[in-house]
Amino acid sequence: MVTEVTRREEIIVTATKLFKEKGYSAVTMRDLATAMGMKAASLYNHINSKQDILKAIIISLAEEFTQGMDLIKKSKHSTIEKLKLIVELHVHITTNNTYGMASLNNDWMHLEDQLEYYLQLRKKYEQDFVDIIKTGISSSEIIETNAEVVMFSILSTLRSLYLWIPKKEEINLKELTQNLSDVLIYGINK
Amino acid sequence: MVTEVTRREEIIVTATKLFKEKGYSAVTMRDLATAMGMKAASLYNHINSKQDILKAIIISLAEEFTQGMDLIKKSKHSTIEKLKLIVELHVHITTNNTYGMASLNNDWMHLEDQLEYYLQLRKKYEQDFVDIIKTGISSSEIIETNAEVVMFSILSTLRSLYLWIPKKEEINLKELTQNLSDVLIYGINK
DNA sequence: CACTCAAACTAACAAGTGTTAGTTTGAGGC
DNA sequence: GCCTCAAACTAACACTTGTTAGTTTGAGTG
Repeated sequence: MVTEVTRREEIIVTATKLFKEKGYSAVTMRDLATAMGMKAASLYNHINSKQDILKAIIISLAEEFTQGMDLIKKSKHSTIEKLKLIVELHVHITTNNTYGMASLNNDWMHLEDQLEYYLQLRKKYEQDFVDIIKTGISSSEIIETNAEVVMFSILSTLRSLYLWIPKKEEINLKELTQNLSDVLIYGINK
Repeated sequence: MVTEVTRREEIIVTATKLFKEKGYSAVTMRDLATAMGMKAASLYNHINSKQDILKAIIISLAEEFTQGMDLIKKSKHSTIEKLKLIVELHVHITTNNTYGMASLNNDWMHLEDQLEYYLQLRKKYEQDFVDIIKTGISSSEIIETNAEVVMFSILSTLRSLYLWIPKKEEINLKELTQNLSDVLIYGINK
């Protein structure tokens, strides 16, 4: 038993790619089946519903971000260092889930059962993020600006990483993280 | 003849809101009709197809951005000033089209006929943007970093504006533009 | 009053939707 | 050689999809 990849996981991986290209609603179970080389009905030997696939993609990612943020929040680093760790967190997760990040960003509203839970995780993440920035402002590490504007500005960039990391395979990930941290924290003005 | 609002325009406005909430594919013509207080078939007295609605939303916005970029590109301002004008352009268009920007960002792949044209406009916009940054690096106005990383970083934030401008009605738009320009250009480090 | 016309309606269509039930296939263990 | 079982299949379901055709309504105009 080396790399135990279940059929279910293969289906989810394939679905994730299709969801990125066309969005959850536009992908039919027959599209997914064709991509898997089987008939739509056969998918149900492995998954419970289309919804379940979306849930599997989104919730695990959301929880990964939550876990990462919890570690950073509790750490003893400076604000600037914490922000760099957040950049690192996003680069890391996004690199390993470029397709899934599309669903996390764009298809969460179709979660139904788990929608509330997802929204709760996201709200908490943004709150933790803004708290870190506010602490940095209080301690004079960060300039006096609207903390929410700063948070949304940085987070928007990090949330869009999935769109252009695939195009930048040549770039070193350490270098990308460094580059991004510099631009987001120190600006671009000479 | 004061404010001539055609029925077609009302339908497009309503559709734009629904598309933001659920995405183009998940909104049915019956959803749209219900929101308009009529039956689905009646919509076709005013619009040609579902596709046409999407086209009307996206293409006009994309062309507005193209026009704005053309003006900025041809202007004689410094690089930093040009970047500030780009921020202003995005804040301005997004403020007047918070719903439509969602489709521009997330539903463009369903354009079909006009897809190629849209992609061409977007490619040109990003190219112009990156050229401005490269010019700024050459003239030592901007630090020596990867121009594309800078472009995508700034553009990601500007493209996400539609998500949080609606939440920030209290904030002054001039102030927001100023705030954003500062954060994006000068960073947040004290 | 008759006429026009925008804008709604009802009814229906062919195709596509997610999903279920029951069946077949074929490799591996006893 | 039989049994098991994961994993595919066929067939069908109830419903939804975008869209068309033809009809009705009702306000405004001559």
